[in-house]
Parts: sequence; structure tokens; C-alpha cells
Amino acid sequence: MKRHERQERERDERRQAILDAASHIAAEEGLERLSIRKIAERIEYSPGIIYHYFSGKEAIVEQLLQQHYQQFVSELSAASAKETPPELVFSQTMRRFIETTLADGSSYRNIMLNESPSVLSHTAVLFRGASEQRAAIGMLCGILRNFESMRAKKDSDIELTAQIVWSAAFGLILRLTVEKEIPAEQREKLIDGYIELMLAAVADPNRG
Amino acid sequence: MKRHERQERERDERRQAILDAASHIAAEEGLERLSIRKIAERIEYSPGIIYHYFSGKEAIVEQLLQQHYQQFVSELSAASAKETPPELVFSQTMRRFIETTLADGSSYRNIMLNESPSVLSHTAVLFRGASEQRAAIGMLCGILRNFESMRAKKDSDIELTAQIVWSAAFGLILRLTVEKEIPAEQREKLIDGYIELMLAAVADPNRG
DNA sequence: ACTTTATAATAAACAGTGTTTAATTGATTA
DNA sequence: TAATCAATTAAACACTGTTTATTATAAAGT
Repeated sequence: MKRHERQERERDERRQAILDAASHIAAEEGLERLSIRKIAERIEYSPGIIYHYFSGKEAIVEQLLQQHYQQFVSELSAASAKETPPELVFSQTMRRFIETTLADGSSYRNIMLNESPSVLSHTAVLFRGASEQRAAIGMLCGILRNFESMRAKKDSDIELTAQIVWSAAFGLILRLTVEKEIPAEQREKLIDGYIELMLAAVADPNRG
Repeated sequence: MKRHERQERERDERRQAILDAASHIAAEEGLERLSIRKIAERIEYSPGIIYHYFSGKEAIVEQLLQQHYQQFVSELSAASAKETPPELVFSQTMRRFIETTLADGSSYRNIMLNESPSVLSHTAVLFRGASEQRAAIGMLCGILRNFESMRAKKDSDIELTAQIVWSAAFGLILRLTVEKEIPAEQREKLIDGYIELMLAAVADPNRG
């Protein structure tokens, strides 16, 4: 009866081999140039076989980006000491989030640097991932709760704030990803400005 | 010598006919299902001819969305009376911006409702358009300048704030576009929350 | 050991895609 | 009327994702 286990294990290995091949191609040529036939060529199989392991190309891309994003979010999770003022924790976390996402974009730099219409598919799935696993927003809620201005607020309102702050960060990331002409200096200012603005809004006790 | 003028005019008409055909197909089937061959079929010409009027499919899509976006932004431009408090002008303008963009998305509803990786190509160009024509951000600067908290600020800092507010709005729009599960009630809350949060940040005199 | 059964894998085809090229039609100019 | 130039086309090229019928191969049942 161990046969089945081994078979399943081998099946998973081949599945992963397909994902690995896809990942390499995406990193080298860009996600939008990924094709079933290229994956097949890389794993030295015929294109058809891929449909025995995945329902289609979309499923592969989905899984690829989900893996990628999960790893990335896990790296984000900050060890925020209780003594540190919430303003600092907030600033540092958001900055790291933005910068890591942007840096991540440059690892897939062919996707980000090129002008093809499907440029943003990556960001799209990242965004979607943010809702699937609430970990990130949950973490942000935890940070927000330490602000005095949030003491009186309901949990649902804090989460609402977290979602808005999160969405806004994505908007900024999107801008910095799409707009190639913005000089580094201005980019820094926009990130700093974003954090400052959000901090002012979040830490303001006269709000609501 | 008038021949040339007429020829040019006719050329422009055919160009526009291609764009119109493309626009209709995009509205009916979705932007991601637009194809050169479908355009050709609709204008009752062979596919090849399109390359005499446009460099390629990308150029068509680009122009299509640019036209679309320009019309949309021109509708936005608010007649903000001088007497109205800046808080109200800000809220109303941003709300209208967000809601119009979301409604605009539902006119291309096949694009927005489907999960294909190129879902965001539309948003991408909208976003890019926002920089090309600074009109929108310029308008927002005008609104911000009426806040007391902005009196002491440099023009460049006001524009920075405007850009951040603008980017953040796009982040929210992106979220509301991509995430289909969010109920209408929650959507409203997010929009309200965004405006509230931004207002708090922008109107806060203790900032900076 | 032999046959059945299930699965892995393939080649080939289908229906598309964007784009290019060489040939042809048709109107304008000389 | 002949030459010219642009408009237009059919056909091909090199791809794309996906499906199907077919073959090889390894496992299970007898």
C-alpha cells in the first residue's frame, strides 16, 4: 500500500518541477512571456503533459505568484517590541512593506519594466493574495491598536482603517511600478510622504 | 492640392473607424478578448490593413483607453465654488472620482468581472494617463491649497500630497475592482473611510 | 507468470493570436 | 495614355493555450 504514497510523492515532485520551470522562465523572460511550451521544453516533456498536473496555464501562474507572495509576506512580519512607540513600528513596517514589494518587482524586472498591457497581472495577484490570507492586515491591525487614537475604536473600525492604509500603500506601489520616469529622489519623497500622511491620519485623536 | 487634405481626412476617418470598432468589441466582449482579426471583420477589411493605420494592437489599445480616460477626467472637473469649505470640496471630488472610476469599470464589465491575468490592463493605463495629463493632480492641488493646514507649505509639497492622495485612491479603486466578494455595504464603508482618513491627514495642521 | 487496468506521456491537430510579405487592385498624377 | 503611389489583400510565419486519440509503461489482480 506504500506504492500509492510514493506515486503521490512523485506526482507532487513533477508538479513542483513544472512550477520551478515556470518560475525560472518568469524570472528570466518575464511573466507575460511564460508559455506552456516553454515550460514543457525546460522540463524536457511534451506540452500536453502539463495538463495532467494543472488545469491550465492560469492555475500555474496563480500558484506561482501565491507561493512567491506567501514567502514575501512571511519575511515582512515584524518582531515589533512592545516598548517601541507605535508610530515607529508603523513607519518601519510600512516602509519595509513598500520597499520589499518594489524590490520584489525588480526581481521580476522584465515584467515591471516593460510596457505590455499585462504588466500588472503580478500586482493584481499580489493584491488578491492580501485578502486571501488576512495575516498581513491582521498584523497591521495589531500595530494600529497600540495607537492612543485607536483605544476607543471598535475592532471592525480598526480593520477598516488597516484595509484603507493597506490599499493606499498598494496604490503608491502601483504608481512607482508603472511610472518609470519618476527619479529615485522623488520616489523616496513619495514613500516618506505616504508614511507621514498615513501616520498623521492614524495617530490623529480628533478623527471620526 | 486639396486632394492631399481630403486623403488625409479620409485616412483619419478610417483610423477612427478602427478605433470605434475596437471600442465596441471591447465593450461587448471585454478588452482582453479584443483581437486584430475581430476588428478587421467588423470594419469589413482584411486584418493586414490595420497595420497601415496603427503600428500594432498595443497602439490601438493605448489610444482607445486614452480617449476613454480623457473624457472621463473631463467629466470629473468640479465646479468648486469659492465659498464652499475645502473639506466639502475635497470629499465630494474624491468621492465622485472614486465612484465614477468604479462605474466606468462596470461599463467595461467583462474586463472587470473576469479573473484573467490581464484584468488590470485597463487600470494600468488609467493610472499612466493620470501622469501624462497633470490636469487631475493639478485640480487636486487647487483644492488642497484652500486648506488652512496647507497655507505654510511649499507648492512642491502640496503636489506631493496630492500625488499621494491620488495614488491612495487608485489603491482603493484597485481593491474594489479586483476583490469581487466585498459586499456593497463594506464598499461604501471603505470609500467613506478613505475620504475620512485622507481628510484627517490633509486637514491636520500639526503635520510635517 | 500472464493478463488486465490504470496512468504517464506523446504526437498531432484545433482554433486562435499578432505580425509580415509579396502581390494586386485602383485611383491620382505626369 | 502611361507611370506612380497608396490602399488592400491573401497567404504565410511563428507563435499561443488546449484537446484528443494513441502508444508505452508500470502497477495490480488473478
